Amino acid sequence: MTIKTETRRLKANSFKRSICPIACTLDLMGDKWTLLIIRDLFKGKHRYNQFHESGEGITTNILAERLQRLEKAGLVFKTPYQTRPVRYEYHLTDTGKTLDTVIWAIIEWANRQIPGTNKPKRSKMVKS
Amino acid sequence: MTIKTETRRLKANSFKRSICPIACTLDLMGDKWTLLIIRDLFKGKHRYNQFHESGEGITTNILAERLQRLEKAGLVFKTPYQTRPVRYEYHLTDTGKTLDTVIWAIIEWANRQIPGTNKPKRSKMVKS
DNA sequence: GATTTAACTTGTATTTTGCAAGTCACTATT
DNA sequence: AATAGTGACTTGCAAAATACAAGTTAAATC
Repeated sequence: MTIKTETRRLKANSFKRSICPIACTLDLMGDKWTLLIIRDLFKGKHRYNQFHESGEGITTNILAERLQRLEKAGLVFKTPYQTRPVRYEYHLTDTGKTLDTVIWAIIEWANRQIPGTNKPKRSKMVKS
Repeated sequence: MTIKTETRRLKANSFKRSICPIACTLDLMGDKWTLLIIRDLFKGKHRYNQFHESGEGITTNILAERLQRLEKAGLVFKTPYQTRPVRYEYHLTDTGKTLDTVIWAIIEWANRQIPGTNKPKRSKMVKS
């Protein structure tokens, strides 16, 4: 199945504390869960249940809310993978995919500084 | 005034949701404020009031709690800059300084993807 | 008809954060 | 000597976010 890409830009209408690039990024994903969903998307997970079963135990209401926020922010889009009943899967937009640099910087930092963290292979980071 | 360096490693005794490097990093700084304090430290700010007056409006109780957490985590240490009354200033440990790669990845991402974010010069990112 | 599945949604308890004010140990001013 | 000011917190309470458990919906399968 081919998935259409999305090239929408980041929405500029959300609240910002300042024009600091760090602060603005934290306004988008400064919490304990958002970046884990983005990580899962890079791992090739696309469906609600896959995110939900990802080890860390995100609760269903938080997951639903974060997916909506990411969609509104333009980092993620959803597309139906079946009808009757309609069910959607989630994908990174082109903008969302540019987060690979941030994700990878964090992985490399943690692998060096936090003992015991697993070391994923870059080849397993899917861009779809 | 010369500041002694700190080479302590990251504490391994804190709670972790998983061994995922992203999840572990979020356990340390997955909130709206911690990374802004680290940003300020890289900007050469070291005292409580400087953090407090940093535009985004962190409240005093959150600031105090985050500084304690960062100290316990081994990313920041405090050292007295005066006696009577004793007052401390905060600095990045050697481990804390390694976060420059993460900070910089975020800055570059935001500068590309979030319109209107300011573009700091790398030369202004002090490592002290 | 009853059960199962995927993707949510809702209600309520618990935790975290925000906001305002207060404290403490001094120094400086009148 | 009393008063005000400073820097670094601390405290109390309200508000918001998160966690936990259960319920809903539209189908497919037994």
